Amino acid sequence: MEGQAAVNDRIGGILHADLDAFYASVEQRDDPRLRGRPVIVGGGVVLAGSYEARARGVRTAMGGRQALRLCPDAIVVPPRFDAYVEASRAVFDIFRDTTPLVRALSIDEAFLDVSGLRRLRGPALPIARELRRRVQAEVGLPISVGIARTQYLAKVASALAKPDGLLVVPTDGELQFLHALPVERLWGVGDVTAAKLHAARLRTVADVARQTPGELAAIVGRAAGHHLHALATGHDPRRVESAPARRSIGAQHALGGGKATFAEADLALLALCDKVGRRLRRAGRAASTVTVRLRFGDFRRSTSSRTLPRPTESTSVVSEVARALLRARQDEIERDRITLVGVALSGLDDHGTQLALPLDGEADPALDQTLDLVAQRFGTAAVRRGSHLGRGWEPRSPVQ
DNA sequence: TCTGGGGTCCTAGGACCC
DNA sequence: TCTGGGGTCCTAGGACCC
Repeated sequence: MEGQAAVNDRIGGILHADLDAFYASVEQRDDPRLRGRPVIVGGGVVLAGSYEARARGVRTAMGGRQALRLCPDAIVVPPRFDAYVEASRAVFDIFRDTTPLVRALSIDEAFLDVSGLRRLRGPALPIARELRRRVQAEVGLPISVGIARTQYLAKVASALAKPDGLLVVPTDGELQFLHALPVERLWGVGDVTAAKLHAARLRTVADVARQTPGELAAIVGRAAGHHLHALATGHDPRRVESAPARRSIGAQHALGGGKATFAEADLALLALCDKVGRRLRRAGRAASTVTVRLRFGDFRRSTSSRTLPRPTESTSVVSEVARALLRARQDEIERDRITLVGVALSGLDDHGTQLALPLDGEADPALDQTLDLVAQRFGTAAVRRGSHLGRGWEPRSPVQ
């Protein structure tokens, strides 16, 4: 019989931890009457369904009416985002207590690199078991974990482990595990790409792995072709690093059945600009591109954008630009029914190069000279004033 | 099957510059 | 009169993810 040490040698050090039916599980945790019953979080659209609801065909992003047709006895509860954020925070505290190398993917899932913890905390398998035990005991939520040598394999493993499971992809069984999967399991393959692959008679990951990157590129495009080839052959060199800086900040609002007038859309846009402007300043960032997003009654989507000569953090600048973009399409908006309006800010300045200095700082020629140099090197947007840092100046710390 | 809200990344054409 | 090649930025659209 194989010794435990030999088994551990065949197990990679990347964990993918994913809370099960997160929103619905929080609701079932907090209201015992919901336990064991089909629960739908949402209203017009399903944000999350409990496993009891999923068993009846309820899916995330499904229309509420359709969901109730499939599962008439479902209990529909409105979302409580504050509770989810709080639960997520508690779970991520456990993640970071497990290893410093945590990469958040969303509110309810993360990669954890435990490969360097072998001497300190032991091999990955017992670490993963302890992680699952703690999340259940301390936060009261079920969580599934996949263990593998790479992030992608770990993610597939956790998905197959659900619900409330643990699955290991041994390092000497990776291709066997991977190649049997349908192409839809490849990260980045949705309906459209799956259809293209099917049209080329590629149905399994093994089929994809047999193609050259060039052949795949001819089917799905250059970047996607190389990406799929790498995944299908088990290559995933990314390290687990903390999340990169945010690249855009946005907000949108559905306007209902399409009876909204231009004036109502304009008013909604103004409120959205105020919202994203606050979030932008809270993040300590400035944005150079304003994008207005529209959706029409036939579900056609369209965007208009404008890039400013320099980044801004001003709500009034953002709203002025956004409303001008909206006004430019007033005829179209009044002709076709508009069902959604949104605004996104991108071209966010690189906070790694930003400096902040206090408004009440004393005059300091050397400092001014430094700031001039920084402005020359990185542009004036890199030098911005803020009163919250106290005396002296310092590089901005990265913002999540 | 009539669809929320938050994001990321890629493609492609045109403008513009050298 | 006919004509290059490369690079970057902007804009619009689209696929995908949770």
